Amino acid sequence: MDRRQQKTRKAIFDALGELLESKRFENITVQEIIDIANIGRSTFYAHFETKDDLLKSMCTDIFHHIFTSGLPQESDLDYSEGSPNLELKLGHILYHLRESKSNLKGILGGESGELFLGFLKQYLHDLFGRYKAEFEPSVPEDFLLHHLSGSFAEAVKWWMAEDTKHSPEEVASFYMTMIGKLK
Amino acid sequence: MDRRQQKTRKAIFDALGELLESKRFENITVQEIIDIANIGRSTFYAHFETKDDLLKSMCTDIFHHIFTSGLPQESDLDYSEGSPNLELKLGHILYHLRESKSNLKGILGGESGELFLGFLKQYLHDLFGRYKAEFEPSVPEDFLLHHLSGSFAEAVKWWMAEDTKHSPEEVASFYMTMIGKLK
DNA sequence: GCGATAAGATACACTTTGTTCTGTAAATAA
DNA sequence: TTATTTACAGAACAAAGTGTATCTTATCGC
Repeated sequence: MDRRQQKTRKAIFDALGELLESKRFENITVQEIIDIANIGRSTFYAHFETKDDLLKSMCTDIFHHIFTSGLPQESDLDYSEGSPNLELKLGHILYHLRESKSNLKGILGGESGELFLGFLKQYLHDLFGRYKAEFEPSVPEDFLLHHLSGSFAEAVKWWMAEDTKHSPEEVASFYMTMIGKLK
Repeated sequence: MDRRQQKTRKAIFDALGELLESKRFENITVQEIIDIANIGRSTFYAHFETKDDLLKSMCTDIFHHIFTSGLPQESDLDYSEGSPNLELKLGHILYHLRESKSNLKGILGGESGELFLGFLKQYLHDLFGRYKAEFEPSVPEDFLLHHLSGSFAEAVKWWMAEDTKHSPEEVASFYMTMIGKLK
């Protein structure tokens, strides 16, 4: 990819990230983004079709990064009853989410938070699917997975709203307690 | 209240409800609302300061209705350990959500669902606050309430997505099972 | 019927979005 | 290096949308 493109794309992401620290996505204008990124209007639209497209691209980047780097490998884990692997894995995810805090807090706070949380839930749905044997089988499997992924996403939202005052380990532990997997 | 005002207010609510079934709130314009409601532009702004103000008023009306009509009275309930009151109450809420005549079912299932679920969570937060003594005290109270209200909202979403195939009682029971209050 | 007030209609200023155009600078390939 | 392609900046532009102001008409409550 052309170095100029890389530079511009990064400048736009950085500008949006900076703006998201102080205001919600809905209230940010393209003009503000290109002023801070120090690029021309036409350049912005050469990179992203719309402002929403930018948000989606940014979310995808962040999310992909979180779920592909630094997590314990699947092959190293076992899914046996009572294993602490799920809690460890959730803790790792929380660590990565916190690293992206400056971007995520602004995104999650507003109406656009659902977009990102939707991505997160999708991945969590798969993740929990591999641990489902550990859980209560007396409810429909789909209900179970929705409950687990939805409530973890809710925990993330709570955590970001309190400005990540608790540690990732604590939050993972709170969550495990709530879903009946108290250590 | 003046009959003209009542008529106009209802026309606006109905128009928004109709539009929300097929598109999300952000993409609905004031022009579309007043066209369907068949009122003038200045009339709209005589009733609501902004488009957001309309949404807020409408949500408040709908959920206030659900949470105040037909539910067992607070005074008749006790909040003692193991009482079935919470499950009963949640079941009643599910009944109202399913049979709401105000297009709520269509809205919750549609693209604007998240928006309304946000309002639902606010009410649930208060509701669960009155039952918090029954729950695990080893996590922060705010985390607990977020988990309970968020995951119930998630259950509602799942239920609407499956087109309310299960009964309200079944869903309430699934939920109670997941939060460790199995009967 | 009468005064108050809600509604209708229209024009308006303002903001934001996304497009289009032209000239310039930078990367790349020969 | 030279030629070619590509990205960028800046500005002007149309279109859409928001909320305001004003004036006239219709309807309500008494």
